[in-house]
Amino acid sequence: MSCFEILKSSSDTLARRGRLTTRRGTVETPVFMPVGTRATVKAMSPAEMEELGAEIILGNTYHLLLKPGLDIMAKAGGLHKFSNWKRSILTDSGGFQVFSLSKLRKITPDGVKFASHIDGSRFFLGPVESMNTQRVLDSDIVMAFDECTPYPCTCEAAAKSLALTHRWERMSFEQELNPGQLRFGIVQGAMYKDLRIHSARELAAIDFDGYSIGGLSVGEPEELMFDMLDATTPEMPWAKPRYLMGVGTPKQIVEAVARGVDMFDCVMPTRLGRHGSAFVGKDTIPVKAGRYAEDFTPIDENCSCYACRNFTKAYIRHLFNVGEILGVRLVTWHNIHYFLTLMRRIRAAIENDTFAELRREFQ
RNA sequence: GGCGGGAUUCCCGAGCGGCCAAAGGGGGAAGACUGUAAAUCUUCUGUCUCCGACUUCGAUGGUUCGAAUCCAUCUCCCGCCA
Repeated sequence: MSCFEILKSSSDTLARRGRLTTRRGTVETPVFMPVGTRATVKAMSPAEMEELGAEIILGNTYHLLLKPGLDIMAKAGGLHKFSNWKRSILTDSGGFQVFSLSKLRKITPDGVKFASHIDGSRFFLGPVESMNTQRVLDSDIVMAFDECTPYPCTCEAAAKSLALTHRWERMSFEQELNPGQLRFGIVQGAMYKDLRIHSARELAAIDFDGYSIGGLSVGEPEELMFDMLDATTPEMPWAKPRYLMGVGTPKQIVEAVARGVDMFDCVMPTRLGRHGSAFVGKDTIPVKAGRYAEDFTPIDENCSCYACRNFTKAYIRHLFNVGEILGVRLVTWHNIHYFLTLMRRIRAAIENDTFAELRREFQ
């Protein structure tokens, strides 16, 4: 039984309106998945995330493995019970941490030896460990363990890394999971179209439930990222969900949807929210800036989120100015609302076949 | 009325003869952030014709090659005593 259904395709782009079904319910796509690395979407409660309409959030294998650790996660009965999140969860494999914490690693054919960024203690994470951890976390979508190449990256290094990633993905596929857990493979290949195409085809031959595109938005020019997507998505199975990992800005999301991507995640709304920047239109505004000290209008007049319905920029700016936690919460709230609303608009536009129009708005 | 202490660049506050346009905070400005080591980080914050010059450290005058730093007077503050 397929977990993914395409409800409608755009007539003039590769955009698809779909529905992903996990053990915990359905996820309307294209979807944005807020990031909850350490078993919480920073600054937000599960009830608030539900109210915002989030159908699926992320968790992170690496971080949860370090704290609270596998024993506690097992005793807790998995990530859902532990954090009281009842809808779907996708867990990242820890592969990205191999990349982002690269100073502390040693790569072997079976995984990566890390020094914990918290206390320096050593541990090992590879496809076997990552799959086992995600089985214990009992997430609904499990990501294969991969290596994310940096930018720039030589062709030789990228090809070598890709071979290792493919080995790890095959190993990831072979590990046992809990019944109903979905498993996604990850296309890599740095900024080389031929490697990307090769990777997409290689993985398509493995019966993953979905496929993601990793290793993008790592510092490359935006156009290069779009070029990579142009080359990659046509090689990915049409009938299965496609997930662009770690992306991105509203424009990048719209452009990726146009190229046939169904799922996204990014720390942008939550991190920028904590840092005092709010999404408005196709830009962000620095709500915490002094220029708003006497601006008694909402972040966005046209926004229906809790923050915009009830508070002014002057007030939120004041909260940031004095370090009150509510400021962080309100802008995070607004930003998540912004991203989820953007996705609702994208879905509606594909349904009405007016996606091209919406796309123009973000050019 | 007497005796002490003090006045520093937007604010607080270091400095106590040259290395001072003057530490450090705050405030302000600009920017970064993309599968989260991030409620974080970076830069700037006297003026200008800006690799150099000019004007600043309560006011005025003085000592000195040279003063925010020493002396005198004055003006305001803050303690204590009558």
